[in-house]
Amino acid sequence: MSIVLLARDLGLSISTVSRALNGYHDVAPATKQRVLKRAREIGYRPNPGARRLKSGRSSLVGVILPAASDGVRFVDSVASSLLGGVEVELENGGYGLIATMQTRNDLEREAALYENFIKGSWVDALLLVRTRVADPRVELVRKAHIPFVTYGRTETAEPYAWVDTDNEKAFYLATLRQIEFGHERIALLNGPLEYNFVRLREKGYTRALAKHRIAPDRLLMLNGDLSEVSGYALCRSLLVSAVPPTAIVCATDAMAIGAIAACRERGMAVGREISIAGYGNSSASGFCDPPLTTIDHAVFENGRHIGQSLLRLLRAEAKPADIHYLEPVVLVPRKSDCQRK
Amino acid sequence: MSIVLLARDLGLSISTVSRALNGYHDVAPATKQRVLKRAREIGYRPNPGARRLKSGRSSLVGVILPAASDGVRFVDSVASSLLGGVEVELENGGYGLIATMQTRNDLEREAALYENFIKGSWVDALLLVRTRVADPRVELVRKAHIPFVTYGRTETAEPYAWVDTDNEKAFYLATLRQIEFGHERIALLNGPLEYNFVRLREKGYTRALAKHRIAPDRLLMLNGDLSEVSGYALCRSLLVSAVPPTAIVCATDAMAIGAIAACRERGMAVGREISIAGYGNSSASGFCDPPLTTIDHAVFENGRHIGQSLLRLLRAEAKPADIHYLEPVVLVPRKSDCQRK
DNA sequence: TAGGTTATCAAAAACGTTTTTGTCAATGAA
DNA sequence: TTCATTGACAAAAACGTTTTTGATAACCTA
Repeated sequence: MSIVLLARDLGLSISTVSRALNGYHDVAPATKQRVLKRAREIGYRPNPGARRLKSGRSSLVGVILPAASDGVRFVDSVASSLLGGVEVELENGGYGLIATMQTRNDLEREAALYENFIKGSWVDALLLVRTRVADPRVELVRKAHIPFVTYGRTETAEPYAWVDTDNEKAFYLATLRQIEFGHERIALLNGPLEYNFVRLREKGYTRALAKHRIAPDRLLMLNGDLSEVSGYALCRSLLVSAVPPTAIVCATDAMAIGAIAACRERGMAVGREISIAGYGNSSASGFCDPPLTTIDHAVFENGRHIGQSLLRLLRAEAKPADIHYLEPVVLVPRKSDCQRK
Repeated sequence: MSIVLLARDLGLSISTVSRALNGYHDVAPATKQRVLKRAREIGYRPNPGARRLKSGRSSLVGVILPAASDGVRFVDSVASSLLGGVEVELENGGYGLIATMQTRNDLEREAALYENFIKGSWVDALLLVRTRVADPRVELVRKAHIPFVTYGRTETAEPYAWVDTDNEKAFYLATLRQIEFGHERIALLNGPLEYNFVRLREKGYTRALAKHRIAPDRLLMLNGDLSEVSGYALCRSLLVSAVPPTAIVCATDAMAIGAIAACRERGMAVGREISIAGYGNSSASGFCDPPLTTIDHAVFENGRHIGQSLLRLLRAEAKPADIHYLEPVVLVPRKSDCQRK
């Protein structure tokens, strides 16, 4: 019973206090100042539940952080920086960001989780991360008539608001670089095919090959789980194959670091005898041996774009179909890749 | 107006429906089943705001994820696994976990953020992570009379519920190992001194030295920001000093990887000419060159303990003073450390 | 058979806001 | 002088729950 206390303290009615606090124009400037001052002194915070209940607004944007493949690790460093950018922009616009976790990633429980989150009406808008090629979440959220932005694209008929990094370009560039180094047998260590960014990276890779009339070899396109362990295992299998690749582009720096370890184990000098490139420009990538050639993409900036897009949607300044942003990437050349010997 | 719809649909009163849903005993088993069935069919979800408003309970535990030193990255992989464990346990107990982000880490805004979060009454309990030696948050939350568990300890008069990994033991063991290898000039690359775990690691380090009557050298105890860059820079400065260390124990695997890079740059063979150990058993630690000797601590398990502790607090099964859990650590010997040559 | 239990349900009062509608005086125009 | 207009505030309804208190009938017990 907090606003009534404040109102009583001021000798005003509840409604006047409420309207003063919410910046309506039918309250005298003098009283408005008086209310604001006293509210600050008394440390008054409107109960968000009550506010949401009445007005239907919570001034909160939600995100559900998906479980990692191992079911343990929720947030990789990418999502982490991303949310930083989102938060910064939202804060400017008077919104907050809350996250909840998805423990398991079977489809049924996922749908239930999203239903709950939306129907629970905690948030005014949603951010969808780690989009899949066919992602039921998009339809689910659209049907709920709640504004949303996806980080990453998906295959769907209706237009929707998305922000993405140029995954295809990234792997086009990375592969092209290897081709220019004289490589022809270039392997791709990629992630789970269900994710849209994985498809796009594959597309960039094959497009670069096609440009130089190199026939793509299915045996050189491997899929793992983006981890060091996975990169190590896949690279190992490649090295013992009949005609091993002379270059390997990896979907993450972690995979590349695993791959480097596999090469080292077999006595191959990475950056001299074999060419390896990563993706993500992780903090470790500059300090491994040899320092990793990788792709830098501005994750934090992406987050800011997402935040801005969410605000535009919430203020009805734009339609979902108008919101598309593709963040450019830049190749960071270091020492892990080399001319074909 | 959802429960009234459900009640009307069933031909029952709102109160009976509510009591059926909440498992009260003054509703006939038959009607209870009928209500539950229809509620599921109709997809009824009680409005959490309204529930919270009336009953004062939200069935939610909150955590505020602190900003990293760079102000960008919120969640490191540690917090990430930790929250996984917390979530799993809370879910069993019928609670959810929501997180919000702290963009900047000045004290004033931090206090305001916590005040808001608590007064906003979104959550029934709080989890405090990344505790500092003197942590104003503990007093702040205690005064709010909301149950809380800290991950990591702090210096405070009143008893409080905490879960921690045995940081002191970890660095006692790591340092002892170096001493047993014959090292006497052992450096410690540590984190910011404001954090409690940093002090504890220093304590473990000095205790090991003391046990073997080695005088601690302030010039060998350096503090950085836990990153690769920092590890690299600090190690570099050590190597050019008058009497360089022959062993280095690092507060994180990332720092160790940076340190290894610095050694490599100067042509020193890590694991042969110089001994380096990390902490955390990160996924990269097994794949760098040489594979890193490190400390494994069960972060996910820690999270589970936190979750259980929160539940016991929420159910008033225990007092904060009763909840103390110190997770053991285990040393993972690999190839980055060695006998003093 | 009369009185008190018990089992099952309903009515109604909150919880703390926002918002619609209303009131009343002061102001302005004719 | 009169009547509409405006400016500043108040009253009260509503949001969707939970919970306290009531009510009714069926069931016992003596």
